[in-house]
Amino acid sequence: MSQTVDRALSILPLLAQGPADLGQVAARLDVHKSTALRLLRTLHEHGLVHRQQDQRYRLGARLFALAQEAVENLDVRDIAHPYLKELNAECGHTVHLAVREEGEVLYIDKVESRYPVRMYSRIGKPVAITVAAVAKLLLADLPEQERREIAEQLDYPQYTARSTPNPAAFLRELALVREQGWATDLGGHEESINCVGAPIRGTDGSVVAAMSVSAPNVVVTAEELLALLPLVRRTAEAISREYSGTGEPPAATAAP
Amino acid sequence: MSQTVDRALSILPLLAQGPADLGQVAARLDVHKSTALRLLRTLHEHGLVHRQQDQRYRLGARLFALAQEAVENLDVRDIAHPYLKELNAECGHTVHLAVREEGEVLYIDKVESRYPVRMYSRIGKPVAITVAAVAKLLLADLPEQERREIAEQLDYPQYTARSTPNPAAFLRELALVREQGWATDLGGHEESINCVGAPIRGTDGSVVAAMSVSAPNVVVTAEELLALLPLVRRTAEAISREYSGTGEPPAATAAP
DNA sequence: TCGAGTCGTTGCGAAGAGTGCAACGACCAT
DNA sequence: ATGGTCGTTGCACTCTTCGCAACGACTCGA
Repeated sequence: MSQTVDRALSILPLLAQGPADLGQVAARLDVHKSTALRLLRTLHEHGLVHRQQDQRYRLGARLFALAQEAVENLDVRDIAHPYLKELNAECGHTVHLAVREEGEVLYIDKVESRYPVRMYSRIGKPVAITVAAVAKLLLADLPEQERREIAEQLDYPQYTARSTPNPAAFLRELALVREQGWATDLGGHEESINCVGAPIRGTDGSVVAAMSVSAPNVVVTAEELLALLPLVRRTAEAISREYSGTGEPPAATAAP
Repeated sequence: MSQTVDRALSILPLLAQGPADLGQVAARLDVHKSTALRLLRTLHEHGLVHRQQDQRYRLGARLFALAQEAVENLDVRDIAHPYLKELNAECGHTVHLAVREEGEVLYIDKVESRYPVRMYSRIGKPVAITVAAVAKLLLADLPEQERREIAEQLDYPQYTARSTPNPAAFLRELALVREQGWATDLGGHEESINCVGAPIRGTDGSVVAAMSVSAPNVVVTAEELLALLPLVRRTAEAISREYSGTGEPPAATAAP
């Protein structure tokens, strides 16, 4: 849309491949050397481009600083919330969002069920880490060694007969979750409550958060809840795309 | 130097702080909304800016991809070489550059001594990992646990009476090197040869390479070699700045 | 030592690109 | 309905950017 800016930005991917001198940049852009020089100067002033002592240009440190600052200021909760609301509107059940923090798993957002019978939980509260679907999703992404260490150190309270009984069972469950890309909690925390969850991933593919849909037996059976799995996964993937800044503008206003 | 590009690039640090809508961007740039819109569009087309579903703008994934691609294509050797040559010109001794790779430490560049008596080494050859200054520097930067594991698994050949004898001594040496920010090898590999070395660090402060100056006793004493330490450290820091894309253009042509 | 070649840099006039304006449509809340 | 906000578009004006040609610094080889 803007020619000058367009040209300037085209320099960046070019330099990402390695250092280049003025002539090379001008040639690749198909512009006069003087034009390329002015563009490179501007990029340089903003620190996006660095000039090494052999006079060639490279991408500069500011680029890394910007990328880093951006991820630090990214808030999963902000981004996920509208999706969680939408999911709740579609299925009616309670929707949770959780992250891992210092060895715990915490709920950081929640959209309440439309049904009168609700599950108990509170934003900011640690999750039942050995049984909750979101906890399994978040821990399943850790490297194997770390998973083992954590599994050993945890307590395994027997909330119900279906609660995860011991480290070995937990590790087996995590391996399964890791492989299939989704998780469940079928009456492991409270006898009558089931959950299905899916992971939210960042740019590098690592799991940054997890979401789940929970509903009591009296409202829907475990089978009916599991039928929601594709919807839950699609939602999680949409949030992942949005969070990592990948993918298209969600809904473009079409047609002239 | 280029107004349009200048404005466009000013948007990036602004968005790094968090999402912003069109009005906010226009206000911060002190331009008309329509102008801001066109700039944002161009940035968007290049993937540097992402539009979330609430219409606000954020930094996009392409920025991270660029930063990543740039570091992958960075070659320490290319960047360091002129500095190594300069250092050699100043002190006359052999200068080495080394990196860590798959549990080994390898020489990747070398500038030969001007003196007839030279130290034996070869580019691409693994260094004596338990005694060499560059090896200590590279290993000292690892997390403590990893250092311990490596120290346990190594052999400790007694090249000389001053060679590092065992894991405990090696770990103590690494801790010292880590703290003081430089390393020596005083006759630990060959009785008559001494080295002083300093680390080269990347943007994030981690050690990406190490350099050292080596000279035999017959040319300079250990004390005389140690007197070069400030010079070696300054050189390593200059390379670090250049490598991480920080700092000013090394030597600007001044004065009108 | 000189001259041919390369590379980065600068001043200038032409023209093309970017700018601000005003108005429109969509959306939201009162 | 209605007033407000926000993103978007077409247009005319003008400021910015472009390519050119020429300069200076530097390297290489004769």
